[in-house]
Amino acid sequence: MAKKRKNESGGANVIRIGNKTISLEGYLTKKPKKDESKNEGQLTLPTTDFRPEAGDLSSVKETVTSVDNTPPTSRKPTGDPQYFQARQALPLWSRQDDIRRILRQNDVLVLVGETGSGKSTQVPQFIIGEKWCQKKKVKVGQEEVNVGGVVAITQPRRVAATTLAHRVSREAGTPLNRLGPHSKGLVGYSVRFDHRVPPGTKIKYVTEGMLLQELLRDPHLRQYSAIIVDEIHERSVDVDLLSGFLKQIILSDKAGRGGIPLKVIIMSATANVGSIKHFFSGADSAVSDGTANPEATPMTSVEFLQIEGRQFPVEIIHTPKPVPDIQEALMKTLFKIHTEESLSDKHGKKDILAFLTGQEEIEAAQKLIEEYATTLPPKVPKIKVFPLYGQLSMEAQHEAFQPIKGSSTRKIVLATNIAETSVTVPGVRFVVDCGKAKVKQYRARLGMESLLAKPISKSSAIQRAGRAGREGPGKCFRLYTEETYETLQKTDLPEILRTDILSAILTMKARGINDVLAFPLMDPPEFEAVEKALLHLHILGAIADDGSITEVGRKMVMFPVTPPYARVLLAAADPKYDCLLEVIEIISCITAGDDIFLQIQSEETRDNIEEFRKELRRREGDLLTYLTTMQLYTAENADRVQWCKERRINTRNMKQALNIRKQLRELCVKQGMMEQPPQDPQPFYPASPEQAANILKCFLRGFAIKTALLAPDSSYVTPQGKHVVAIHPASVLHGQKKEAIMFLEHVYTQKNYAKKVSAIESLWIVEAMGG
DNA sequence: ACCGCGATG
Repeated sequence: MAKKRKNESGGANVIRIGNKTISLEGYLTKKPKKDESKNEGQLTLPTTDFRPEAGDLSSVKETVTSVDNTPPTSRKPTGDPQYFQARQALPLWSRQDDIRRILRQNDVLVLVGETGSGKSTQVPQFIIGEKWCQKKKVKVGQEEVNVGGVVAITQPRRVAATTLAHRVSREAGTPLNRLGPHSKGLVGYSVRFDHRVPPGTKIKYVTEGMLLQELLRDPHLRQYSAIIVDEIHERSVDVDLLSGFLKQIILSDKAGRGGIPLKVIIMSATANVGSIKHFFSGADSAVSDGTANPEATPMTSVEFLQIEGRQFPVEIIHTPKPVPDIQEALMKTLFKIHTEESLSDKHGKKDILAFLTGQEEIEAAQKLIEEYATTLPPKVPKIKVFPLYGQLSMEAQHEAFQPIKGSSTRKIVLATNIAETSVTVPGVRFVVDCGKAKVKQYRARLGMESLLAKPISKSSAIQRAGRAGREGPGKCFRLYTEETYETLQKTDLPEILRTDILSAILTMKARGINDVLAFPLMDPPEFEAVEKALLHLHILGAIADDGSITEVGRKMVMFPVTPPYARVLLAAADPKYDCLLEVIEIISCITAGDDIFLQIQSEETRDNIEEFRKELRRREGDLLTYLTTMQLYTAENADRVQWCKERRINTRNMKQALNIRKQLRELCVKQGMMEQPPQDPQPFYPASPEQAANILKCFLRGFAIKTALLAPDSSYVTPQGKHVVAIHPASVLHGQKKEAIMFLEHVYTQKNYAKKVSAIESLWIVEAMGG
């Protein structure tokens, strides 16, 4: 049994697990000073870490009895001494022996640790010295190859991969930013547009997409001894695919790795990992990659470890009865908090964060609050409201994070989901949760997506509540009843069940998965979604009649864009159309992020901005307008930032578009699809009507199924499903009548909207379908 | 007359 006790001789604090004694000195003496005052909700000693009740620690109990040969000296940190204290104070530090032992005995470890436990920075450093983690020379067939030696850690976002790599490289004593061009380093990273992998790298931070890309070249991931999958709870499509490929490698006979196993560490911030554990155990599903022997379906033992995080307690208050009017309930709750709760305490300011569904709701609420606030008696503290949603400019978003000037004013932040995971608003001690969020869902049958407000999941509700307990004890007011809470889904639907899986299926096909229905996935999409994707890939020419990937399909996966865009690029390289440079401009601009044209906020600037935007507009529609914008932007040599400002164009996305353009151009040159393009800036020549037609015909090769014809009643109707679509108000073609239209996006919100719309001729559709 | 949020190769 695991026991904890304090050393009474007055010296170092120790805990005793079985016959082993672990010093807790690091925790007690190296704790940051500011933590000493925080007694509520934070234990000076993370006692819960050592209690079997804290989680399923059956594996740890085993440790207790097994012999651990780790010499005590190995628990001293390696690397730069200036980081020793901070590293030893991390909740994870005392568990490193457990982690090492589990990985010696098992191929898979599921590690749950909340943000701040140190898992993303420490786990790789704990294991790179292990014997199984060293590079080995082995025979694969006739060939002598190296297997292992490197640990990869995947991240959903680029910024996380690069910042973690910088942090860990400093801890390891080989800082990335101080390495010369040829000097060695222990730590590296590889993300799109940015690679820093010094010779000698043993720890490599990568984005999930990057590792999937490596899988194309090296299906056995031979350079790696271990893959650490971080933030798996976010359940991106890429992490789901990656998990499938990793499972296949784990359960295979490892012949492609010379018999050397690949260790997998799955890391999650939420404890809800039952299905993930089950998935990797391989208990229920045989792997059908055509090589595994079905009679000897291997089983893998999956160990589990939980590290407690740090969080202040949050009191949850539900409404006693269902609220008929969210707006009214929100107002009542906000002013109840404001008038009854103190403005600050010893932990700091006590501000309010309210989760609403969208921009419209936020703007309406802001107006109401500001009106009502003027009626408050003078002795009541002032209120300042900050909206926070993604479409806001960076400066406006930034305002919501700044502490308010003057101590007699309370901040109320009205946010969308952006505040749930992407950003942290400091100073928040009260959360108001409306219980809903807008969710995007792809409907395979209709070939379109919807964006509607839906009830959130329990996991999401807990996450929202947690935002009140970051800096001190907090309260969360839910504008729904406890009964309603109980009816919520446990978790959100993973992205793979909410999105078009066209890319995912082609990704599988290109990596040797012919029977995509048998590919192991934690949450397999419905058959209809798979069927739809296969059919679509067939229309695009990416797969043959028998479902095998074609030459066209293999070319398509080379491009970092979805299959329809890749098909457009291939068409544009055809001498018949010869408009690859122009098509690259448009695709770069579209795939760089949100619409580059920002919304015009105030009426008084509207006319002015419209005047500037007029020269960008093309009567052919949005795609040619994007082309003109990119061409004029790159021709602009004086002040691009000012140029964007005058037109209210998103500068960040324009810069990203230039990155993508560079990458696509390089790929096309490498593929022999075009000559080296001339350098910027190039003089601007507007595309002729003939060129415009060619460009649109190329797009039709990728988007022939996204067209609509003008009906006698002036509505647009899709030829296949006979669905009525309306041109979105943000399109330059909004309100116009054209014989036929092509649209790249198709979203149901208030109506069935076509976005990124172009005017075409109906004959072109037949042409594009025909071949 | 519209507008959840992120991201990736």
